[in-house]
Amino acid sequence: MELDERKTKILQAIIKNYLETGEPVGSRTISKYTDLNLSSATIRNEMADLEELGFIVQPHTSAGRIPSDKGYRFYVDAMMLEHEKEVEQLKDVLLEKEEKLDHMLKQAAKLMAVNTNYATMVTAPRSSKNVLKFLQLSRMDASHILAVIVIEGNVIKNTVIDVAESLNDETMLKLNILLNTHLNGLSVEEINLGLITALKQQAGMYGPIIEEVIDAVAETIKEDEDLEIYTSGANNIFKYPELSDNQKASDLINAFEEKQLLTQLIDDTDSEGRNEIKVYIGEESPIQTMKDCSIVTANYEFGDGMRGMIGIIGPKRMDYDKVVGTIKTIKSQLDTMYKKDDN
Amino acid sequence: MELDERKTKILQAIIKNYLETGEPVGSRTISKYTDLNLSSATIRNEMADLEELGFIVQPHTSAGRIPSDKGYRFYVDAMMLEHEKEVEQLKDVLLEKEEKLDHMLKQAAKLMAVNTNYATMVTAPRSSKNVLKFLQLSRMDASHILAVIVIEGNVIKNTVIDVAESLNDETMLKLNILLNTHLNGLSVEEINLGLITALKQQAGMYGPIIEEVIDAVAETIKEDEDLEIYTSGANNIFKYPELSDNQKASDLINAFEEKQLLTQLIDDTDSEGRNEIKVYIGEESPIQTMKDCSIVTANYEFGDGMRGMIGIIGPKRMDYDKVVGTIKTIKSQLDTMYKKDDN
DNA sequence: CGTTAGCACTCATTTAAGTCGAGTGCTAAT
DNA sequence: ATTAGCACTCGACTTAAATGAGTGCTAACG
Repeated sequence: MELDERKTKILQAIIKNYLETGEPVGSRTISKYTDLNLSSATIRNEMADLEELGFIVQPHTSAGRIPSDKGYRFYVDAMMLEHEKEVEQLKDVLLEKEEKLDHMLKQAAKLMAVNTNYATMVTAPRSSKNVLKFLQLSRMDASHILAVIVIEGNVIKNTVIDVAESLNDETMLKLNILLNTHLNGLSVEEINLGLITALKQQAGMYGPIIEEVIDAVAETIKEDEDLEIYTSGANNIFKYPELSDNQKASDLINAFEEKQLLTQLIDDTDSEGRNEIKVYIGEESPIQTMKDCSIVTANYEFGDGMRGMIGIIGPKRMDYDKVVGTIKTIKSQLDTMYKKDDN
Repeated sequence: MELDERKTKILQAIIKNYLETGEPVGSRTISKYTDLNLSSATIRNEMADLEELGFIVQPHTSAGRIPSDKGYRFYVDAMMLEHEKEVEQLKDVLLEKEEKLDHMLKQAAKLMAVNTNYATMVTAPRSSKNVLKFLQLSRMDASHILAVIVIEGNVIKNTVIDVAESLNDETMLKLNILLNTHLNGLSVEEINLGLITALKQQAGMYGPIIEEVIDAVAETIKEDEDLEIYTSGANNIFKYPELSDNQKASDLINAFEEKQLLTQLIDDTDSEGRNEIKVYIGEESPIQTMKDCSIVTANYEFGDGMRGMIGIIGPKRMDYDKVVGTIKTIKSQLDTMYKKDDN
């Protein structure tokens, strides 16, 4: 048996209706919903076929049908093809203020949440390279040195280093020059033991400080690994009864609070379909506790190797159309942000 | 009518039992629960009195009694008096790693959440003074200057400033000296227009840069105002049926995600009872959506004018004893952290 | 006079039975 | 191939009765 055109139309009508109502949909409804002018009996026959094909299921005998994961998948795939509109007015809101990165991402998450009524997440961009761009030591007071570390993509980190004895200005200058000359442009992997030893030798009696600085650099960059994730709209899940029974809601909220779990959504998109939007439906989700949800994600590029992720999490009956649209908009927005941010 | 000793005992037994079970408690239960050896009938008489006094209420006729807000209040007040144990092993966990401030606070929140099974919050310490401690401009590349701003309490902020033309080393040095000489030790309020004008004059052709820097400083410090709040254990509310119906849970989760609302819990403690632990029960809460909860908060001092808040939010029938204990421990931990962090 | 046993009464909760209706599958007619 | 008709299913809702925890009151007791 094949999915002919009529079956397709009926299937789409069923899914569409279910997305709106959240209720199982019966043959009678479809009989009127479509412009096919078919009686409910005919629809019933077709529905039986569609069920046999695995696109829809009955939650129980003598109830209407609801889409199976396969059904959703079919619907999403079809939709993705013809999806090409865009450029909504969201852009302006996002650009309104060229704020600091974290504020911007927070806002992006919120924007998506408000716009779609689902839970959303945005990860800070992370460089796969972690190239050191700039390093600056300053004497804060007698026993503290402030190290400012800038890595590619203008991610800035600070560390305070304790020193036993105060260093004079000249020494500070020397150390700064020494470090910047040798380390700038190197990735963290390239800063190996040999290089460190050489530097320490050049620094003479200040070798220990060099070591401390480099340790701090390494740790700071590494710290960036457990990356920031901004979420918003977690409480939207309460708008969907199928997600808000106690156990499920608790699990979901937990995932959104811990954020640790959400990292599983990252990086899958890396190798294969470049820059594609991914849709996980139900059991397809890499996160077990979200098997009653659908998840739509996309990566964004933040210039030169920096990449982050945005995602929307909602019930399986989410408005895929809108969600994909929103994701695309935000994604392209973030994609172009880097140049903007850099001028 | 007065609260004699027997009534007090009965009241405490009622509350204690209700805290454990979450169910209205009847006379029969109390009759056995206490060592008073009284029949249920006697208890009933006493309960009628207690109800008349406003310490307990009946959710409906012919159900057991539950504590009123006033009842909780009585219980908490009594408990606070005799509460003096402390020094749990929590300390070690918290000290285990002298991590960066935000990690530490996050951990503190989590620790409390795990320990108590309630929702918790920790705000980053905020200085009431905002004194500029140290300022450093560095040339990052031709068109960008990195400004590092350290304010009292070792809060470090970065800003990137765009400049039209590149500045040479000498100029940078001059600017740094100029700025540090005149601004260090001043609060943001003290950096007024007169001072700025004077500085600009001294900077000559680089006046505009001075202005940008000071703007950045002002904005950065101000940005600190919408302070960080770390939360944990929000999903614990699902463990308490009285909080997890859809509407309430949604409201609570929302408060914890938005965090904006939580700021209302801050600063009340400021003027009056110094360093006291505050307990808001039910309607006493400054946050409307939390009127079914109890909230326990405390301020902690982070050295020299920096102060933050920790709080635990749970159902009215929370284990006040444990919560106050936990809060005290964490508070004293954070109080002493500053010295630790500074050595 | 405080305490207690006894008892009638209340009322949320649970259980069972019954009704309703949306929806199905099948068959026969068009 | 399509449709009308009909018996059947089964969850959802309604109603009624049973249950039982708990109360308030009264009368008896030490």
